Amino acid sequence: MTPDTGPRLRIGELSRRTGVRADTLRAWERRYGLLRPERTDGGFRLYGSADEARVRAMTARIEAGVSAAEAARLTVSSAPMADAAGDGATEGEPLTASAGALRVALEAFDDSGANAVLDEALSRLTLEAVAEGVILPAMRQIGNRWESGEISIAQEHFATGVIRGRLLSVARNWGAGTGPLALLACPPGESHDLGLISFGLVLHSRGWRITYLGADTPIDTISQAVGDLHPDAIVLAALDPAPFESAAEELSALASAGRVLIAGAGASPELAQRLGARVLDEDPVGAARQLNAT
Amino acid sequence: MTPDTGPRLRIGELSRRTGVRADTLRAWERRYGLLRPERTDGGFRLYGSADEARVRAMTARIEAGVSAAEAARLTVSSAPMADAAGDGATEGEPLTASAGALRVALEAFDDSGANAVLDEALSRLTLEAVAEGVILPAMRQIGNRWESGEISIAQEHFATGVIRGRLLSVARNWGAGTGPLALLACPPGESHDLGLISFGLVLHSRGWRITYLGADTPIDTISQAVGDLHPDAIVLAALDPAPFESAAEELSALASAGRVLIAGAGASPELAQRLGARVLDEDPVGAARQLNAT
DNA sequence: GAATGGTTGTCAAGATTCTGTCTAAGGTGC
DNA sequence: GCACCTTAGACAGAATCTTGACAACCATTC
Repeated sequence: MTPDTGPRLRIGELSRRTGVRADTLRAWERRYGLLRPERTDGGFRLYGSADEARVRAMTARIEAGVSAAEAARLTVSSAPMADAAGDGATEGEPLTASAGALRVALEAFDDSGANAVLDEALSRLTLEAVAEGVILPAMRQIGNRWESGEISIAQEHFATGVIRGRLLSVARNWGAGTGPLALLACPPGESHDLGLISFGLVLHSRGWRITYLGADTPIDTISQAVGDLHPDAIVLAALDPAPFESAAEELSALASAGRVLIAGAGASPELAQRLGARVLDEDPVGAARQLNAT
Repeated sequence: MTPDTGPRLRIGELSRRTGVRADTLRAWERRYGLLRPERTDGGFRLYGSADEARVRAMTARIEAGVSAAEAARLTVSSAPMADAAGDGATEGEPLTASAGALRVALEAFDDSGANAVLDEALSRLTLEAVAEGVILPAMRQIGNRWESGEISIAQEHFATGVIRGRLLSVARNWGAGTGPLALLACPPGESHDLGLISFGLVLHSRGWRITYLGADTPIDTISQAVGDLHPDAIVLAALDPAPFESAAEELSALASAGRVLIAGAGASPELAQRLGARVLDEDPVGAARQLNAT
């Protein structure tokens, strides 16, 4: 735990940065103990970056419809303060509320708020649960709201980027270890890779090593990697059947060189059969359990 | 320990150079111990270039909303005083060696090894130096070796993914703060975004807030985000002129709605002029310095 | 439907702190 | 001699402090 070497802000500046009035910040402190700032010798409050994150998490939750008291309770319990040990694992926010808060933060282009919500969720739950119950639902909502025109594609793009960065940072060194090796990629034309990354994370937590090639990967790129690495499983994911269909021939060839599994909403049993591949569950977490069970 | 051979300034001259009143400089010294100038026999203060830098750091922090006392605390603790002036950059392993090691690890699909190289480099140097001296050279080498057929595209794909994940994890919360806001994206057809992310990181370390939309972003997506966020700068990067050319019309429109800057090897002054945009340095680190200087 | 009570953002008043600037009386440097 | 600098202290405006209150709002109860 770093002792927070960054600048400590006075209440006005924190207010300016977070958009929450100073009065309200003091009220949150007084009523809920949301913050416990240091003080100058004269008594002025001094906030650190962790405090800023907490305020953002708080506002994200309130935006998502949680009451202030409840939002504060969740925010405080997720990151106990210096000496105020939380009363332990209280029930915790229903995951849907976290998902809502995450969605709201992402739609507001607020990467810091989104990360604060994720920090809170990850402090309470396993990565697997957070992926299944918070991240993927939030991204599904965002996808739906984009389709229905409620939000812009810019918001969807931004959200995807923030979540991808966060997942990949959790994925650090997922290629290391001794377990079986899975090669992951999205076929050409498919750019939605968050589900696949989630899948990889869950699989890694089950002991697998992961090599991730990324979204929109040409099949011959995958073939080259298969030749280099001889993975135990080759997992391709797409939200639509089209990327699989248009690479059908190459995929069949690939399936004779290794164990190919197709996943995502674009995969279907009969498509898999035609390609000589297997199909995995549509849900990333379920798919990982499924693959690991074989 | 260089004893600072530069010219010594009296307080009026330092005041003129930095724009800070002499009274204020004395107050900062008296109250916060910000400066500890030498004295003439008669008692006049004599400042060196390190003092000037410290004053500038102080004003920059105050500009960013930090209180004077806090700004002074940060400035004093971050830079040793005149009598303990370490020259900082201990030479260490030549950066090219680190870049080579990184390249080798990435080509071997060894994400864990690559991260170890980066960990080591980051423990010695600033992020800026690592980006400029290790990451970008390694990726440039990998690109060249792919073009010459020495390595497969799968290796290049993998390397890009690992580095992107690493950079984005460093980029956490780069949208928070109070500085000017930069909106970053690669235009449609451009998928190489590592340089742009590096640029964003350096710019963020200079106090900017970053909103990153990602690679291969449609121009109207960018326009929407501009409408939502009103960024102080819109930076688009591509390795090739083609993505700019094929979106020329939309880009011109965008340039009338905000301050558009184009960057990367695909940008050129005459292209920028045609689009009503400005051009930035090809090197991401240089480009960030350049934008920040305006 | 009216009354009640809890929640929550905002405001008020008077005191205190923070910080840039100023004053006064004198000394230094060229 | 003149411009510049020194110290010590004072000052004023901006920012913040604490305590308490208030109004809008929502849910419950009678």
